[in-house]
Amino acid sequence: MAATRRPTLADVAREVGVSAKTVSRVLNEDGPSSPQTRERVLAAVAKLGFQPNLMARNIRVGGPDTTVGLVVPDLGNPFFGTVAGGIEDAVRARGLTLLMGSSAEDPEREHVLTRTFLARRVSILMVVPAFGADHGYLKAPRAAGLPVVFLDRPGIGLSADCVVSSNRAGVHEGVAHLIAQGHRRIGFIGDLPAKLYTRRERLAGYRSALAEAGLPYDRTLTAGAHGQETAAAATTELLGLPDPPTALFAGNNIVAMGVVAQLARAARKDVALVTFDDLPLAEVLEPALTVVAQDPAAIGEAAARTALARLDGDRSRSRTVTVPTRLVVRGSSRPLRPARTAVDMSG
Amino acid sequence: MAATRRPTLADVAREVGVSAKTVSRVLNEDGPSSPQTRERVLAAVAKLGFQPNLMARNIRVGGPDTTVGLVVPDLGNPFFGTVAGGIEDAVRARGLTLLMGSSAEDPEREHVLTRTFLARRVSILMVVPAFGADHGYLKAPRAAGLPVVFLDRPGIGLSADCVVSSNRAGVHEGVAHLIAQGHRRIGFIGDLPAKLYTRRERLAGYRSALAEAGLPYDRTLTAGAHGQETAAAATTELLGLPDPPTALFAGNNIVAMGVVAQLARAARKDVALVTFDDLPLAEVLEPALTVVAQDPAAIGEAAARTALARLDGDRSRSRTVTVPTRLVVRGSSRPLRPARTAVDMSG
DNA sequence: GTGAAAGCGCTAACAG
DNA sequence: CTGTTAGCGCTTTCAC
Repeated sequence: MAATRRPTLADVAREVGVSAKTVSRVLNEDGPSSPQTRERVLAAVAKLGFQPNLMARNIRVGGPDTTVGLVVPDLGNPFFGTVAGGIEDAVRARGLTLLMGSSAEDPEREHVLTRTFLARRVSILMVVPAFGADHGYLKAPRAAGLPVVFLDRPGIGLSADCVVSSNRAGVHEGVAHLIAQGHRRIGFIGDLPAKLYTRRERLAGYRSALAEAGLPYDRTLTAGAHGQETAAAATTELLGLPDPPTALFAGNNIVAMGVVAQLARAARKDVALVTFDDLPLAEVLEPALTVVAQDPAAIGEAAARTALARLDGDRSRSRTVTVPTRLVVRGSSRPLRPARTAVDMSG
Repeated sequence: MAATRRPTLADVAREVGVSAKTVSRVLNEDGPSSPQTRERVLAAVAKLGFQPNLMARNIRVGGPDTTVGLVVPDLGNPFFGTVAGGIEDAVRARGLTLLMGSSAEDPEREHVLTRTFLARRVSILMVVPAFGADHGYLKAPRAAGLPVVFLDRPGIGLSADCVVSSNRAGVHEGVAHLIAQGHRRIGFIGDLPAKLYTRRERLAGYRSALAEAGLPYDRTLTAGAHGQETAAAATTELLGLPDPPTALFAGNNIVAMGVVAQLARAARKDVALVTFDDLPLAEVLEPALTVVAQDPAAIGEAAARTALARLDGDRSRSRTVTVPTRLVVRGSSRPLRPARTAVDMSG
């Protein structure tokens, strides 16, 4: 089949025998139009299979495109998918379409992707910053009125709205729970690189919980991992220590899977475990997993609300919205067996 | 801060004191340009923070936008996220950007979303059809040269390229494996609605495996579920039958989670289980889950390859690519305890 | 009610 | 090497 040219407004107009503007009027329910022309225009549109070219429309109208651009670091991670779902639900009512792309946690790709979103004149830009990315180049678009929201982690080199989980408080609660269960040596396996925002925040929560209980912070009990395999390796390493931890805290959902897998392979059910971010089958594992659950849909929704307020003219200072986490105690945060109640201060 | 107008090509040209076309040439590395003007143009671009308007460019060039539109039914399902990742990796080399949106398994929303993709003149359109959607309206765009690929399920009312898993053969293999383990009464919990393509195909694989082994097809052993909760309920129902199944086959990853959860809650480790589509923690469950694994990244990649070939002028007939599944035997497909080897023909 | 002309931001086609 | 003119498909403005 030969590639038949897509019909344009002019084609429709010619078919009906009216001007292009009349067709435009009918389609956009702009100005008035007689029922008959209306009828005939609609018929011609259907007959030719005409579809208005949104790009041409937007270019003339001058306004932004009716889209929300979202950049995430990993499409396969359901956390980000659920965040995206929350955004989409919230912006759909305003006639905005969510467009999502992946940076693969690479600053270069993130930059390319955000630039194509900017070039497409999205109405709102949302970014889960890749580690090491700088967002100074967003200053001008933001000054030009583009709402920019960072998700999960704050952006660098640009003050903009930001929506994050209560990382610090959440981890604090989870670790405090382990301490209440009698654990004194608690390992922490966080994201890599170590300077990643979420890693730093969550580690801070870990440290504050230890401090609150008067427990020493032992660096050898902390490790970093990127991906399941390295998380499993870190688990093995920590448990192989001379004075090994009796409990572990996993700093994100991917790390959690690696730790859970390794603990299962090594048949170490004696090791207590709490993870940050819920897992689909957490309650089915044996033991069921105690987690500090995030609320990804709420994060997406909060981001959308913030951005829409900006679109509506909110010019107040940039704000950071913190979405609370929730400690879900299941079986894996088992008490320390020989229930010592005295705190060992030797460090 | 007042909303400063986004600078245009003309602004840059004025700043430098050259014509718009010259700026355009420098930016697109079209025709030649003297090093000095080049330098000065680039400086002005940086100074003004100019970002070319892609919409205006595309409209002039007439060609399609350099984007791939993808519609999936559920952003939170990692299966689709991984498919999307496969697509993105494959099209990025061609300078195409993946834009993904969700239909929420609703034909109406799918229609709206595909239409906005069409209006945006995407280069390629990929759709995981929502149940009940009709895709006849894609005939004209396809005739106009737009590559259209259906993923996971074929589209309705339109013959186009399609990439699916080997649903039938995969389930056949999984069920045959259960039969080889001595099971004679095997329950099947598939997608809902019952007429969904994947449900039908997978059920057919189930039936063919039974037939091959000379086992009767007992409708009461089949059920449908949509979401984890209903899958759990279906599990309970099947196991409560007078002559209950000794093994279950779960028809997709979401159903699988519901079944696994229910089996765990009911402490029914005696029931053998095989699921369609792998789960993140499958090997960590107790028993570890035997699955018929799909290859979502390969599905995405195959779809991208097909579409790119079309873009390159491939005008051959629509084809359906079947991506093979792989039976991964882990612990959950346990043999039937009192190992009967005779086939019960009573039905 | 409808149409003609101009122009959105950019590039193709032709000069020079 | 660079500028001019025209025009992509649509909407705005202003006329009738």
